[in-house]
Amino acid sequence: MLTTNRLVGRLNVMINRKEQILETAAELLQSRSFSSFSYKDIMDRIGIAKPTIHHHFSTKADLGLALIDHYIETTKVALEGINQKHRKPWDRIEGYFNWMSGIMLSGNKICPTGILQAEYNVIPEKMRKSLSFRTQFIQTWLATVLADGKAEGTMEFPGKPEDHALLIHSAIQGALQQARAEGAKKFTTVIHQLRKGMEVKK
Amino acid sequence: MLTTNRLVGRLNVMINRKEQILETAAELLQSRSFSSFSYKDIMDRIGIAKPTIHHHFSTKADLGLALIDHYIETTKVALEGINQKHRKPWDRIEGYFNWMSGIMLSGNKICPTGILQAEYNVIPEKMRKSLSFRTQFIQTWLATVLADGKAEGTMEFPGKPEDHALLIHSAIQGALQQARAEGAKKFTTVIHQLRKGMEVKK
DNA sequence: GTCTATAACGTGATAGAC
DNA sequence: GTCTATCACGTTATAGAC
Repeated sequence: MLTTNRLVGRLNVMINRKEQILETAAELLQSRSFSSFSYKDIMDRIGIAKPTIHHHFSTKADLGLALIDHYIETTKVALEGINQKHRKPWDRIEGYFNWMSGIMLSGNKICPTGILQAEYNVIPEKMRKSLSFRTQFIQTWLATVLADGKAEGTMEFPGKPEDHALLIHSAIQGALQQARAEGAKKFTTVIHQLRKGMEVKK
Repeated sequence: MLTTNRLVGRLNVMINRKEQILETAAELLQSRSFSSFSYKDIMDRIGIAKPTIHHHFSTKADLGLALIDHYIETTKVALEGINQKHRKPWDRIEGYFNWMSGIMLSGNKICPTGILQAEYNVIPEKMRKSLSFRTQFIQTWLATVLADGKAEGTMEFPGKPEDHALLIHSAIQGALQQARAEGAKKFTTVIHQLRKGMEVKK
C-alpha cells in the first residue's frame, strides 16, 4: 500500500486516499448505518491509522457531509447518464429502476436516502440540508420523466407528476429495505406493481 | 415514583416497571434507532438505575426481541380492532392509513419495521425472525382487505392482492421516513396516490 | 427489585514525532 | 500524510449490598 502510494506520487496519494476513505464509508453507510460504522471500521478495511482519517475528515459530521455531497455527485452523473442514453420516458424510468436494482444486488446495501432518513434524528444537523437536496433532486428528475410520459401519452397515473414521483421514490426506498430483510423478490415485485400502475389502459 | 410503586404492591411494580421500560424503549427506537438509544437513555427518562433495566432485560438483544414481540401484540390489537370496527374494505384500508398517520403525528416517529430493516445488518440476529413475522403479518392483513375489495368490486389494482399489499406497505414505510425529514405533507401525498391507485375506473 | 460501584471495551478526537 | 500514543467519554454488562 505504502509502496504503491509512493510510486504514484504525492498528489495522487492525497486524492486517492480521500476518495478511498469516502468509498469505504459509503459502503459501510449503506450496509450498516451512519451511527453504526466507526472510524475503526474504515481503518481496518483499508489499513490506515485512525488519525489519518481525521486528517482528511476532521469530525464524523464532516465525513457524513462529504458522503452526502459525494452521493449528490454520483446521483447527478447517474441520472444525466440515463437521460443521455435514453430519450423515451419509459426507458428512462427503467434506467432508474435498474440503477436502484444495482444498489440492492451489490451486496446487502440500501438507498442512502433511506438509511439517513431512518436515522434523521441522530445524524448531525448539518447533514440534513444536503440530504434534503438530494432527495428533491431525484424526485424532480422522476417528475420530469413522468410529465414527459404523460405528455406523449405513453404513461398514465393519478395526480400530478411530482406526487407520483414521490410515491415511486418512497415505495422504492421501502422496497430496498424490505428486500434486504426478506429477499430480492420483494424489490422486483414492487417495481412490477409500480410499472403496472403507470401503464396506459386501453 | 418509589412511593407510587410501593402503594400498588409488589407484583404490579414488576409488571409496570417492565412495561414502562418497554414503552420507553419503543419510543426511543422509533424516534432514534436501535443502535442509537442506550440503557442510559431509558434510565434518564424514567429515573431508574441502569442495572434495574438489566434485571428486566439482561442484554440489549433481549430488550430488542421483547420490543418486537410487543409490536407484534399491538399490531394484532390494532388490525383486529379495525376489522371489528369496520366491515367495508375501503374503511379498513383507511383505518390502516389512519393508524400509520398516528405514528407520524405522535412526534417524530417512524414505523418500527422501517427502522429495524434499515438497520438490518446491525441488529442482533435473533431479532430478525420476529421482525420478519410482523412484516408478514401486516402484509397478509392488507392482502386480505385488498382481496375483499376486489371481490366486491369496489377496489381495482394490478396484480395479486399480496403484491399490491407489498407495494402499499413499502410506500408507507418510505413515506413515513420522508415525512419526518421533509414534513407531514409528504406522507399525506403518498396516501393520496395509493388511494387513487386503487379506485375503480368507471 | 433496586441500588452503588466498577469492569471491560469501543468511540470520536487530539498531541506530537517523523 | 501518516504514524504511535493517549484522552475523555459512553457503551453494555456484572458484583454485591440493601
